[in-house]
Amino acid sequence: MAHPKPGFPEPEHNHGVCVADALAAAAERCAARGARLTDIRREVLEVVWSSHRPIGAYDILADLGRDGRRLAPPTVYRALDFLLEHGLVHRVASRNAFFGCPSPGHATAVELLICTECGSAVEVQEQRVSAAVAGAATRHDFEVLPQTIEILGRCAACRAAA
Amino acid sequence: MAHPKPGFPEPEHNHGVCVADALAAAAERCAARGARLTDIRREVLEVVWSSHRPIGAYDILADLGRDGRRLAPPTVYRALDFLLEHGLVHRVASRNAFFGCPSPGHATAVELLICTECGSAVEVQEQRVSAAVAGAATRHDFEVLPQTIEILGRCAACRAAA
DNA sequence: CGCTCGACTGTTATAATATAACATCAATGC
DNA sequence: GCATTGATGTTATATTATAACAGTCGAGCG
Repeated sequence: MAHPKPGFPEPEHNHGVCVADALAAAAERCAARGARLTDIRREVLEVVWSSHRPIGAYDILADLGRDGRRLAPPTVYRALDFLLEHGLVHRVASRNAFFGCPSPGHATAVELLICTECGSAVEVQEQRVSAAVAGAATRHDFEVLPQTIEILGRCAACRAAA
Repeated sequence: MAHPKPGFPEPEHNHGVCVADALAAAAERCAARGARLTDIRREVLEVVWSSHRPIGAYDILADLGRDGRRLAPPTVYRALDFLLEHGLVHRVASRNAFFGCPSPGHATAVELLICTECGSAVEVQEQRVSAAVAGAATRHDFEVLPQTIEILGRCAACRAAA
């Protein structure tokens, strides 16, 4: 099941569905690729999906340690490396953070709209952006790689609040 | 001033001209805005322009310290903050680095094509990319801010070498 | 069964990037 | 002179990320 609506999630949406969908899609994708979605990896993915905002590795670490466990940074970074490798999360360079990918398995680039005020983000796939980027690249003899293109701005809610 | 690997935009070019142009444009822009392009700020900008590759703050620091001076990180970061504020350099989040802006004063977003193999970059301004991004933003009720959009790929030289 | 092999995780230490906080200095205007 | 302001110096530390090696655990195999 995909997200009910495109765009920024409604404040009152049933977020449990988002998490459940993401975990199910991850399990399916790992099974298909012969990759092991271990406990830690699934837990990290779940924390990444605990909101619609990119989350830092050390915040993930803190969240996982709330039950008294003492995990070390490499544990989280290794899980994140795995999730990145299998397209289950995006690295958000502009924020040194990580964001759950709602539709793993892109062949091409995807765009991430990131609100600089509230920090929430949404993944979009815009044909025209990809096409324009590809065109620009061609003109400069440049080969574009699949990637996450980060676009910063203000979401509707933050604009309304201002 | 020779850079180890020539950038993909201009394999062999008179790089002194790039630096001189950049410094002249910076001086002009600072004068117009009543901002002080001090010695350190100019030196940092010069180091940023020493190649066509984004350079890290600590590499700038090392470069400035080659004559025996012992500068501290805040000195470089403050100069970079100034240069960012006045649009003279771009922050390249995907590489934790900084890149000289050849045409300060953009009203809109610019794109940076960054080669993941040799690290070279080139700034481009593609109307169709901006338009497509603006369209995508509108569809998601999102207000795009002026920014540097980073696009990763492989330059022609690196493709040829492979 | 006992073994080895490889993938995963634990642990310690440290690298790399960035900023906070406060001291000093220099130019300007009064 | 002297206060104000902006720039830089200095020290310490925060934040993000990785290196290196040890231990664990299960699958496959003799």
